[in-house]
Amino acid sequence: MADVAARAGVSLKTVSRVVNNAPHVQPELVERVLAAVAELGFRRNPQASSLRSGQPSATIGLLIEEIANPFYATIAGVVAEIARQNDTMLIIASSEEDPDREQQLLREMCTRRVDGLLVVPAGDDHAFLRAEIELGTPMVFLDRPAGGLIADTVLLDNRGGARDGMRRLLEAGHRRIGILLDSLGVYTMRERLDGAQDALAPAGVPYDTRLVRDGIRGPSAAARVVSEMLDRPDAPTAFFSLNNRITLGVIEELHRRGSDAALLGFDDFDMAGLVPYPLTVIAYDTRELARAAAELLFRRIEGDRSWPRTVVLPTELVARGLAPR
Amino acid sequence: MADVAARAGVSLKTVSRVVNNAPHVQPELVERVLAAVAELGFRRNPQASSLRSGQPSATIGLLIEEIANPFYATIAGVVAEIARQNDTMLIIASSEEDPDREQQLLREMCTRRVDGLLVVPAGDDHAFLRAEIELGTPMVFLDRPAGGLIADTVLLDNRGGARDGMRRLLEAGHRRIGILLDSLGVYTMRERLDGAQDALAPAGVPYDTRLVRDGIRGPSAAARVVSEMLDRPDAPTAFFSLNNRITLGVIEELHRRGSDAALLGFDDFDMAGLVPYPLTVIAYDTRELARAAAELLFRRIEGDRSWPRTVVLPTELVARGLAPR
DNA sequence: GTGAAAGCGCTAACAC
DNA sequence: GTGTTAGCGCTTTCAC
Repeated sequence: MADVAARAGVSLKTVSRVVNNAPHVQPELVERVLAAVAELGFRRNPQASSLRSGQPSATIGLLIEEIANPFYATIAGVVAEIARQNDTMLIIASSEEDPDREQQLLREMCTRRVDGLLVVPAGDDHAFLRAEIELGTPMVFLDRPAGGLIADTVLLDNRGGARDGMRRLLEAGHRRIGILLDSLGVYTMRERLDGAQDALAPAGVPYDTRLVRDGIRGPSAAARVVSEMLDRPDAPTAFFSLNNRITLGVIEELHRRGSDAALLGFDDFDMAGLVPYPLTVIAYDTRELARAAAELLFRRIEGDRSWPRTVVLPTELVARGLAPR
Repeated sequence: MADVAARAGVSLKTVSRVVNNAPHVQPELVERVLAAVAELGFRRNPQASSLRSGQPSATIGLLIEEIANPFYATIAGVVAEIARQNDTMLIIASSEEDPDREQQLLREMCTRRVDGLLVVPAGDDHAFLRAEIELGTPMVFLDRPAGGLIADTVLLDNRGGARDGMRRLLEAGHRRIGILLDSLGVYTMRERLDGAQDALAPAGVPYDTRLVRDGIRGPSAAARVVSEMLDRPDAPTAFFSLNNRITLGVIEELHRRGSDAALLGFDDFDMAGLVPYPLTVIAYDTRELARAAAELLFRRIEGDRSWPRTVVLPTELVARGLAPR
């Protein structure tokens, strides 16, 4: 910058003004400075600038479980777009469901002085972020609540959705309903299981633990569990799958053996049109989840200091068809 | 930092040394400094640090078309992982296929002094990056070549793959093969179309422009085109779809009308198992594409100044079944 | 082994 | 309108 000033025959400050489009500079000087900038290939260093002026970094951080997963990719896409609308850069990192890694990545983002943080929690203790929040870094948690922290949160109505789904299966006359879920260590799975149970008592159906199978990690595991359950003498007449990877495996197994058991799934399908038969699901608006969280974060960054709020977004039962008992 | 020094009764420099884990500091002083750091909630400011020391920012930028698209989400996931292995943060932005936006985002990333750039080109002129490259910012282009720039590039063998696919259809006895593609403005589409044509002449089949339909934006448009082509008197006996969104539409339409026309698609399917019949595709390793590009970028960042190279990754014909003529 | 002083690139504050 | 000075938070250099 000093070189530019010398070449243009002006002071440092004038160069600074021109480079920052500040008003009240003689057009002639502006031209001279711009010419010098071009000749010398000068580029302003925003790091030094924000160091002195104390301006925010115009960067936010997004921590998700796994970028390649379509659910998180959708979230990342929406957040990226809203960040761009706010002239903000976006740093994305994956925790891979590892609490230690989550903590390390969040600390690193804070160290880099991001203006705000969007977090899908992996661990269940986020107390280490309290100091950061008090220091003034806004944070919004989405899809799952933070552990040990009162903070802005945007969630889906997992429990209500699962209750609705179970109710539908009961209305169709089913009494023996297999409930398939991933690890109970995951918040959303616990909520969905609770919701499914909520619907049983009002219908006068006892809760039978033999019909609940957790720890199902993927489609093939789901297919095996379904196969096994259907081979039992008191086989379920319907299945409630608590996420779409499990649903996929159930479809394949039911289709493979030509079973007429009913199936209802949590999470919608992109390719629902290709499924061998109409599938009723509990759907929700992933984009709206991300939008609500990102908008809330930017309101905080703009200075909104009101009490932390928790937003719960509705789910919707999309009835495409369901085998009766 | 000055406060910490005062509280610990040492100099600024000693605090600096402790904070940076520099050797040759008395354990006693280390403890005093650490205590002061904890009490005052001090956090080192890496911006100021790198300003003085001129160290790299430990950040790379990734520019893709659209984060939510599974192809780019897969790339982003691999790049994020390799960035993490190199203790580097990742900034992701979407060009949405808009050259102006691409230029704006790349400029912004350069301004922020990223250590390197991974770019899926949207526009066809990247000469504006030449100054940046000469200034020492490494860049690797992937999936499509940069325009007007000699630079590191990692591509897929689109042309060879399409040639293989077309050859397979010809071997199955088809002579009237409908070729369906998205906009010819996209590099990969042009390459794939060229490859498809490459296979015709050796088989003695003339190139019939009425069998080629471009500008197909999505599944429903593809379904309409297929419907229309099948209604003609000289209907194709086979279709070659040049991307998977088009393939999806073709499947739906063929399935809807119970047509026995053959179909071969470029791009593999996640849910190939759910498609109503076995589908032969030209597949490739998206993760390997991203891995090769990211590894090359980090080698450049580490100082590799050898001549720019272009890597072309092979495609593979995955034969799952194909209707004969 | 530790400290004092200079300076990274830029901008706030104020003088002219 | 423009220039001068000081200083953002840290690290470098070099003296002790």
